[in-house]
Amino acid sequence: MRQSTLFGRTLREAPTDAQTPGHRLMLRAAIARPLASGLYTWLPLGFRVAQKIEQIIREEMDRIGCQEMEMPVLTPSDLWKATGRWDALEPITFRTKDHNGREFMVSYTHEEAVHAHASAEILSYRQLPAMVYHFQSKGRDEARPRAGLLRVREFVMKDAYSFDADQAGLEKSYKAQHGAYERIFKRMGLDAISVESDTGAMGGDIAHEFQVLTEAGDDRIAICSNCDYKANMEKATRTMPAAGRAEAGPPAEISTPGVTTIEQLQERLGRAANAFLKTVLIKGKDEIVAVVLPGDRNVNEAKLRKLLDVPEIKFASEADFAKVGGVAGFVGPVGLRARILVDASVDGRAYVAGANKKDAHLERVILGRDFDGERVDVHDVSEGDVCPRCGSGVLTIKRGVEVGNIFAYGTYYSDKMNATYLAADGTRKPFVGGSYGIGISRAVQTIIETHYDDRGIIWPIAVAPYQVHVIALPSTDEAVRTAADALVADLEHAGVEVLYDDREETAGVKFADADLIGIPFRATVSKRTLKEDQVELKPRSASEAEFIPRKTATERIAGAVRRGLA
RNA sequence: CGGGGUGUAGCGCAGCUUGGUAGCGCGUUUGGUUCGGGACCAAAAGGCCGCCGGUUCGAAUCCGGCCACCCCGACCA
Repeated sequence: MRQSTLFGRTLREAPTDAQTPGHRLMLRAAIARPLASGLYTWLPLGFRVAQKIEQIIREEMDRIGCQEMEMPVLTPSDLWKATGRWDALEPITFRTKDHNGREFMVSYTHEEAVHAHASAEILSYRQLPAMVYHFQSKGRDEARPRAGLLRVREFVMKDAYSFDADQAGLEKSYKAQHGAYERIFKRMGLDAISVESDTGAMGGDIAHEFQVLTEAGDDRIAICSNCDYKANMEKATRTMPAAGRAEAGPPAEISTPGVTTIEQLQERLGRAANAFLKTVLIKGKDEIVAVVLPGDRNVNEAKLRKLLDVPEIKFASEADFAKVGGVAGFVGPVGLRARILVDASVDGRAYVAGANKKDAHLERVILGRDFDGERVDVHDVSEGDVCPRCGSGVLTIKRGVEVGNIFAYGTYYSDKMNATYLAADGTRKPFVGGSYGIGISRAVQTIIETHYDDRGIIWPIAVAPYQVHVIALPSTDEAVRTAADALVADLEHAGVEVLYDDREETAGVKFADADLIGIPFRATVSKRTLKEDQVELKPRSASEAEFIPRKTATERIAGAVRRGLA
């Protein structure tokens, strides 16, 4: 490819609204361009990267017997109505109607469609297990697209679906996908860790996310310093410290005029945050729920949402406060007329809690004696908490990008859609399923977020837009041009992918662009190297170049590329 | 959807407080000199100052409304 004809130019400066390193480099190196908020166009360089990533995924899916197919972007509303997701997904999906008024969704995902196909194609247990996948655009009307390609509103996902006869079969398929994912991310140069995750809107029981740790990510991952425990904050738990029982007199009211926050209480009473109880009033399904937790802990909304089975956490209103006998700023669990959830972090000590009375708190409030409730785990873990698995390591919390996730949802969809097969015993049974997704554009930018230096991108060779960047210096020199043209032709003949900088630019501009675009090998042909009958070869990741004889240059470079890919 | 911010030439920005008819750097075009780390000289093109309305003799600037984009929060690949 001649760079003089390449569609898409590099940018010397990135727009200021590009915040993360990967977002800035993605724009500067002409990988993709925004068309509207959360909608991006691949430029030729980026499109090549995306295609290489797809090919890696394709090979690994095929390897585990997953078959490629393709379902449409637009899917009819009745499929979604069968599972209840037509309404559930309303706020975050794009919809349209045809000329007859029939409704369609720009698919958010394809569980419904693939189950419809499975029940039509798979009649007998003899046809199970089955796994299929496709690369298809997804539409998600995210409230907040973010950081370039990391969170967009339309993107191509590889989504795979497994169908098994029973739970044991599902576990086998799930394991095969998990293994494929490990190989896929490794091959594209991503150090992705598998973490336990919440099952969220997809339903089901077992789920893993593949997370790449980087500051650009917006997920938070708790990681044990000792064992292999890794979990999304939405799900992470901890080992509670041993709790002593408090021996104390009955609760006593203390006057705390205008003191409504934990910080103010700490200041006023000179005690640590965990000496207080925080009571948060939440709107449940048909009730008011009080969540009680120590002053130093925050409510984990994902855990609470799941527990209450509500789509979002809404705080109680003034009227709700009155109904349960709470006073804003002075709410406490003692005497409250609400469903009370006591977080596992609350132990047997004597706490200071709100008195449900203006300007007053209660001292010496003890769980089990003065109040009680359902014991639940709805708090965020913190740095330094003890690992729930090994009980000895401590948790650290890191930011991550979710590049893939896998769900074993079982019969969640097949039950609702009546998607069944005929079992060996002659009865109809629902498919036991799982789904497995990877976002292509997010993977591209995550690779950039984790492979760059102060000059630009450093592509892993397996996903690089081209393998070798040939630079002619200057390209106006007849001899240089002839030699560079010949090198490019030879390399391409040897199967090497070459970007050829034949532009009439200065050396500085060409080298700066080469570093920015980040192709793994740079081969320079110049008047100077020609004088010695050499070619300069420099890996993008190296600081020093080497000079190789022109005669063997093609062989040497092609060899280096092959070794890099191996 | 809540909070914050920004819209001026292709990109990055100044001008706005205190109204007087738009400027800088980079890029682009032409000619010339250069040619191994974002060259130099000269000339030139390029703007509905986000949109609509108001105030005013006069609005990029003041006022109102709308739109777009970005950041933080809640959700996902």
